[in-house]
Amino acid sequence: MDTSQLLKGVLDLAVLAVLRKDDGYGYDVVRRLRAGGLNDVGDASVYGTLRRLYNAGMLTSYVVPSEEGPHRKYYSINETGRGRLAESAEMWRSFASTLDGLLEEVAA
Amino acid sequence: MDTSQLLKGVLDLAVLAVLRKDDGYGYDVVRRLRAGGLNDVGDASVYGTLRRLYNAGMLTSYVVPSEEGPHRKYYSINETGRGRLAESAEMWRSFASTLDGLLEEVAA
DNA sequence: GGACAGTACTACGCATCGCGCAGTACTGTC
DNA sequence: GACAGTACTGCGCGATGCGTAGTACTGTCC
Repeated sequence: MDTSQLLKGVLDLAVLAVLRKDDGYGYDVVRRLRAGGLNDVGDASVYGTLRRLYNAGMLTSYVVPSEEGPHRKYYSINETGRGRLAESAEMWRSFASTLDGLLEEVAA
Repeated sequence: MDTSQLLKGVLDLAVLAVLRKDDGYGYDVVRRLRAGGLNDVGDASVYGTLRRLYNAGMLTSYVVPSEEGPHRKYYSINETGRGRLAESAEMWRSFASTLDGLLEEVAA
């Protein structure tokens, strides 16, 4: 009984959403997602998602050598990414309301 | 750009929701899901889900020989299934509102 | 009466993607 | 100088939805 399956196809969206305001590096994105309520998200999943989004041209990246730890690979959302974010958010909302429709009258 | 990933972990829920009122056989469940807005759901996915739920003890089944076509294998939700439905529905709502939180301010 | 569409189900293998775990590497602390 | 915290990479696994093919039965239309 876990939420991991629910994340499928939605983690991209969540990561893009988190990056929409400020650039972030992997470890930081994980923290922001968890702070946002996605407590169970695995770090490997996030790093993987960042790489996928980067390879898909949704993100740009730059490395910043940190003075208190290893280097940090920052990711920044670009126009393509913003477009995708808007699209995916819309798709999510539509899907969620469809499912809510199916669930209506189901006692919680 | 498809919704198939969004269905992950939610199809169980949708199928249980559809069966909560009336028993149904596979082909019929597919139609009800599509009528409910899940237009792209594959029939093989639904049959697979029904079998999974049955094996997990959430459903009982009985075969009715049809007079206008092949036999129909009806599925009926039982108490275990209803419990699971309530649980999953609650989990879904919680997850959905978490994601909505992350998405707030994202222009649609 | 034979091809075809519709109904109903099964089985096989594939692709996606989140996860667990191990490993690397650097910094600061006790 | 072992250990915890930070930061990232890579490998293989497991769950699950999908495509396709195959079986089987009924009714229709030429």
